[in-house]
Amino acid sequence: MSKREQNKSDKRGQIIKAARELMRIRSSTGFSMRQLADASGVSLATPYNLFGSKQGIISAVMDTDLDDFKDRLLSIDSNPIDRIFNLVSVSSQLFAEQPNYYKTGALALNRETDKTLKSNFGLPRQALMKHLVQQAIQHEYISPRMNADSLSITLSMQFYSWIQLWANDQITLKELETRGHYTFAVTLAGAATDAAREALLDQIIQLQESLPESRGDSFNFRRYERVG
Amino acid sequence: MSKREQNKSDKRGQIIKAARELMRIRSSTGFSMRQLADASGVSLATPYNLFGSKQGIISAVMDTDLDDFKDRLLSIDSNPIDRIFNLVSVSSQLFAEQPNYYKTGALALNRETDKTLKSNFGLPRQALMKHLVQQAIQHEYISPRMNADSLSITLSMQFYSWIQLWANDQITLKELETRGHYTFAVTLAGAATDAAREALLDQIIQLQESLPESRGDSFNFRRYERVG
DNA sequence: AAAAACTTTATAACGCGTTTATATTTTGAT
DNA sequence: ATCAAAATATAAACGCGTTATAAAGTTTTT
Repeated sequence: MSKREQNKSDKRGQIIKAARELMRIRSSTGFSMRQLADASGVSLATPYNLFGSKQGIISAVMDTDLDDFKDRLLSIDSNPIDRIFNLVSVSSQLFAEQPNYYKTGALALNRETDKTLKSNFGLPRQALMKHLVQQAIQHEYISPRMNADSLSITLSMQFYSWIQLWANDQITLKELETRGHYTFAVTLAGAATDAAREALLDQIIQLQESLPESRGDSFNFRRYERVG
Repeated sequence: MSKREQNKSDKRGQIIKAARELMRIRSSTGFSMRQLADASGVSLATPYNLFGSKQGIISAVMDTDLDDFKDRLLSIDSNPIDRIFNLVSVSSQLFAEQPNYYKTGALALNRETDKTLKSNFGLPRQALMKHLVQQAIQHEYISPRMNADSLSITLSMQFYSWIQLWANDQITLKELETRGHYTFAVTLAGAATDAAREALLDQIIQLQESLPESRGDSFNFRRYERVG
């Protein structure tokens, strides 16, 4: 590694470290690029040279956590279906430990405008989900007629959307967990083999009891005033 | 209505009209508040007085479309399950007619920080979904053990997350439609009565064939370089 | 008609993410 | 060691949503 690359790599490390610290400490508003530049002892433009964008930095920070996540998830010895549910539980656990950190991360990724970045972040996670789904198919919890790819993408998106709501302070962490379990249970019940379906249906009934009723008015056909 | 309220209402109408026009015309980047102030012949501060924020304006614009949507959806005479699928089809149709308009709207709502605004936008739509689910339960397509509220919220969120992806140019409109149908089909198959489940499973098989395989590498346990 | 209450306007400013033009440092060849 | 070329860091600037301020305008009350 040339001296130039070495410096680059060092600086990248500095910035990631500072960014992680800021994400942990700062409130839900996150950190600004100027704060990050100060904290990592670098000029404002340097992070852009090294990561392209703020989202790039946050992606890089969160990528370093993926292994922790896998370790926690896969260390729990359980059947493939439970593992999928554990994906929700383990995430909630991590979110509880460092809420600001993950909220900042989730919000930044939500505003993702660069497609490649979003893919780089989402891809390994979705690959993990696909792996779990494939195992569930192999063990005959999920019908072999189901396409593992389509199903895992749908499951990932479902959980992701609840995470976004949590990061926006629209639901509590507890509700994130319940909604995540619920949406997985219904979807998996749709894809399940007849044998596995029964248990999932029971789980749905149980979960929906602990979910709050939405406060919205019931549907009506009242016409709204049209403007413009 | 007092003259003061009348003026206020008139001005609100001006701004909404101008905003709608800007959302239609402008590229995917949307419009700026300064452009809107110019286009509606009003100072920069006025929209903030009348709507509170840019998101408030966009919410107001899109609220005027809800009736159109309901009309289109409910004019199609079909069974409750098909109506839920039509919710996707009709939305796609509208999106195709005015893509920039809906992309701008979806992106703005995604960045929603004010909780009440998001609720005001999402609530009537979710109420519509709940209505459809209740009908499906009544007609014994969905199991009576299912809670209409929990199920409709999950369905709404699922579709919403695909819309976000489309608005971010990450999937095409065609893929939005297929993914929307697919995720609805799996979820409904999970909640369905035994009688209705068969047809939904067939539909899933059909849909997943027209979905592209994700380009991601398959899952592996390779450790990523840890930084910081 | 005068006074009070309220709105809109114009302008400037704030902090934000990001970009650009410029200065500085590092590199490899002489 | 020297020097041109390439890479990198820097300060200044851009446009954004939003807020503040004070003047001007309009509606309501007296």
